[in-house]
Amino acid sequence: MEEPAAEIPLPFSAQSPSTFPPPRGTFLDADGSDRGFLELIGLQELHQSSFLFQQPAARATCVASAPPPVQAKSSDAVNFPANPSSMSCSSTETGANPTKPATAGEANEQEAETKERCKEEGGKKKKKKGQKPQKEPRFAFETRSEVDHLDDGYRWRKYGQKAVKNSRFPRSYYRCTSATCGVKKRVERSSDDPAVVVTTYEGQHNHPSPVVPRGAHHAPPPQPPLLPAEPSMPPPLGFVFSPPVNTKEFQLPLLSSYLAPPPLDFNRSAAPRTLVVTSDLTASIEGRNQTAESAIRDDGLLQDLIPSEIRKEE
DNA sequence: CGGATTTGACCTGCGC
DNA sequence: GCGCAGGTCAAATCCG
Repeated sequence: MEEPAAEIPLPFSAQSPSTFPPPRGTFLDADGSDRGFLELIGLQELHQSSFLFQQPAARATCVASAPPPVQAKSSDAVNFPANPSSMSCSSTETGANPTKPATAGEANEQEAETKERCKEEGGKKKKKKGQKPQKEPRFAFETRSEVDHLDDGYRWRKYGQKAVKNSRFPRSYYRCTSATCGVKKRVERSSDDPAVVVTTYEGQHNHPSPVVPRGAHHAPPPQPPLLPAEPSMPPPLGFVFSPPVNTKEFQLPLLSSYLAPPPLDFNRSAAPRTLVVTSDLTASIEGRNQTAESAIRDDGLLQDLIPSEIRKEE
């Protein structure tokens, strides 16, 4: 029932062209709403994390997909972890069809949601008896990287590895090391393009990134942080999507709420960078913005930002 | 020594 | 009902 994940270009480009290719696109979550890629993964913190943006030229695309964590493909720039060159993301959430955005109608969405839920709850194998069948938001990112496990600012513990049927590469299973955080992620290489690492996040972090202090600003990470050489490219702290042609398409539900850690002050305190996505889906970083974003930030996450903007439009 | 990773076994759901 | 595949567990091992 789920529709194929819609392919959407990622908006967050975060950088100057030199390092990051012109970003275009947005992240859609299952609802078909757009979200900042980072937000999706709760990377808001990542922005601050050093690993992010370490390497320039990254392409990322995000696609919201239905239950099957299908990675979206795209080509945009985003920096991710260690040596990501490109990435795309897809999200699977409780009801929302990427292909059927808000336009579909709430009724549809609700139905879809319900269906998906049923599917996920029922279809999803409950790990072991007694496990809560709750479905967790999932986001898949395609990242062009040499390393399988991209550092996203959180600490992960590998708990399994499995050979995948359609892939010559094994899939690795990671779990957030935080005792209270049940976020998991699967990492596998694309059989089509071995250079592409597909990372699927499941769940939302309920804690700040251990690796990078929210206030990364004052505490420089051990690793070479964001591209210093690229002054023009501001670390992706927050993205602001300017209302595109289709505001509906730009709806950003609370993706961040999924993975994004609880609203930490650091977010707000952190200098926000704005990523503006133009109607043509081109994203550009405006630099630290304090306007709407800040307002949004009050809410806690970028997601809020975007949505608000969009909402306005709507 | 503690934490992370590896790896085979086990469990569960789905499709046929 | 059976087999397959995905996902998880947990003991063994590795590494800092």
